[in-house]
Amino acid sequence: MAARVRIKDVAAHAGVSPKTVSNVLNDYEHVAPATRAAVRESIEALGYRVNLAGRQLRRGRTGMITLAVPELDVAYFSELAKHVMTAAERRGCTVLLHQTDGRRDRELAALSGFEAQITDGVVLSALTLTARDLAERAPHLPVVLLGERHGDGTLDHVGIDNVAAAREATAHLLARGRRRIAVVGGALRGRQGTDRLRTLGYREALRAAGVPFDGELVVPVDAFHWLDGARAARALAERPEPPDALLCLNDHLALGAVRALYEYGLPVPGALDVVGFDDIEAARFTIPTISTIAPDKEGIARAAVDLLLDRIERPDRESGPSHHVAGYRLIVRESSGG
Amino acid sequence: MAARVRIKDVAAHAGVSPKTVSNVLNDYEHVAPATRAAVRESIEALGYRVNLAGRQLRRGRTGMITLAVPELDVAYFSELAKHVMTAAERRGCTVLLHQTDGRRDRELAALSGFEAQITDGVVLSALTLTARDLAERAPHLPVVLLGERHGDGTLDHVGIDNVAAAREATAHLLARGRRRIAVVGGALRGRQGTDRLRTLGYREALRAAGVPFDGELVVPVDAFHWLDGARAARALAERPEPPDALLCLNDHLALGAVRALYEYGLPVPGALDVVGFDDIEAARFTIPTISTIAPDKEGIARAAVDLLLDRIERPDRESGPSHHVAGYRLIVRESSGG
DNA sequence: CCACGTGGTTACATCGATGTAAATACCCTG
DNA sequence: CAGGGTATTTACATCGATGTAACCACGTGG
Repeated sequence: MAARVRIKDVAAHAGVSPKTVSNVLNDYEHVAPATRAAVRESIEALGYRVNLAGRQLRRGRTGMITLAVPELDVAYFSELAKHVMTAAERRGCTVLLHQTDGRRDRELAALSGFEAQITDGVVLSALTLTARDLAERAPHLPVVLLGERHGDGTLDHVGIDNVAAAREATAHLLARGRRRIAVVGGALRGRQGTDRLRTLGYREALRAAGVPFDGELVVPVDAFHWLDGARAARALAERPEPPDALLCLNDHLALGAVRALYEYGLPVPGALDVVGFDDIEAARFTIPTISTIAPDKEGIARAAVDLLLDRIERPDRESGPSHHVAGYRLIVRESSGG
Repeated sequence: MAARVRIKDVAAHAGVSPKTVSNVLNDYEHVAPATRAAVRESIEALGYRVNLAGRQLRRGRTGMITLAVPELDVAYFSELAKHVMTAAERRGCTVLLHQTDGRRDRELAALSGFEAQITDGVVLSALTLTARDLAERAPHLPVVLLGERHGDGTLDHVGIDNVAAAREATAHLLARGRRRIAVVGGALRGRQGTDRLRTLGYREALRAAGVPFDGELVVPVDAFHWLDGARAARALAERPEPPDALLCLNDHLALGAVRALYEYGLPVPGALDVVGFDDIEAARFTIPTISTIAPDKEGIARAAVDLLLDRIERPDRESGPSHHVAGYRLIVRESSGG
């Protein structure tokens, strides 16, 4: 703060005009080598650093993008954030992280609030927003959706094939002879989210195997943390007719469930099999290790950043929205006999 | 982008001067109620949003602070980040998250790079920087250090009493009759970090109990992830004279170690006791649950934000640096007989 | 020897919001 | 109703960097 050096100070020190300093800063080609050197020297001598507010004001770009996720302490999102930051850095921009807590107002804030203001675009992992919200709130803001395409799919979007992934995970459990498979975190209706699609895949797998669907086995949760998985598993364990396997819609739920079952004397994979989603680091090191659907997080991050930067660079481009489908693998570990 | 609304558009629409609109925006008191209402209406009608670049340029403040941590996918940091964001929001500012990967260049970047530029101050959890780096690189930048006070302690700092915490954890293991306690992630010399201090506390506890110190039991690690804990535990398990307890300098290490020991047929807490640090959510739900030192993360976050904002608001205040010592508790869980 | 082109440099306006200070409108007191 | 405030509004300059366009000094081709 104290005595900040401005471009004009550098200009004075080097005996040139401010604009010439600017030209040097921006690698404008027609600057005499001697001048360039002198300016560089003055910059060094005075410890000059560009003021980004000034630059942004003039240029209209910040070089920052927002990544808005529900919760950073859900490992999937912090791991994903890491990849997004890496991808962004490679493309020369910086990531501003915004946490929505899955709340509608905070998701809207990601689109029109502070972050959106100082940012050139948003990668949004939305839980509550509808297509209409998105269209209304930020008609001109470049946005890429993560997870699920919302509504009419008019926005760019990156995700895995959740239906297929859930189908595959369920088929795996069925192949192991499980018949009463609960879906922890599942949803039959309501928000148009990933949970709905995964539940759909689950039902498809049941149908394909000729196993009747039991709505009682779709267990909603408040959040996707260890605690919620433990709660859900407890409730299931106390039923007169407990399930023989759990399809948990993320690994935290799976891990919490495994612990709760353990407390009920129901070992995994002995008494029940458990499969999760996300392949967070924990899943590889717990007792037991957790079978899971492993999405290609790096691919997702890279695709999201690329798509967003494309939109930012060519906002006029009226080409329709892109939908990038990233890969995933089912990894069978101890929790389902691996 | 397309046809952005500026303050002067609102002014024209409302039939007042731009400055009056500005006054309404900033809740200047001497604005006639009718005028205020009219301006508000125009703002609404046109969908106006302030341009932060312009505002910042004029005001010299951004209302953003940087939080720089080594890794977001270390749960302690993502949980802490969550609290910092909450604390910052309560004080009306926004957090820009910067990941250093524990690399020196990226820690320096947090002080003088892009983020520091557009940010009013930095909360830094540094691994490699020295006091000199900090003084040289950012003499005028408000900074609060997390974790360990570096060097001469000339900067504001927030942390727990790591020596006491490690002493207490070690004493707990000793009280359970353990005598060969390894320190996973420990360090005898080198970086002036938290690891050094915790190792120091460990030694103090040994000395107090009259147990001889064995340098072989201080096991450094590459990083503080599950994988590194597992590796370290494996190496220890294969020694001719394995330890009978592990003091792991974070919970990830503890969890990874527990898993590796399990694979060696060394159950925790049967064969060895294990204690970690940080009390991440996982520690409460794994099998076994993990004893740990639980720092008051919320208190740390709040103190850091408060201290930083104080510095930002009163940069002239030449009062010496503040050192806030946050609380912690030893939570005994299954991994050490709880 | 002139017109013209090109490299190098600069004056000026501008991005959008706001602090300063001055202008205008309004109200009360005596 | 004049004088002296107070409330409200506004003109203008400014924050720092950069796009535009003009300028100067050469050198070259004709």
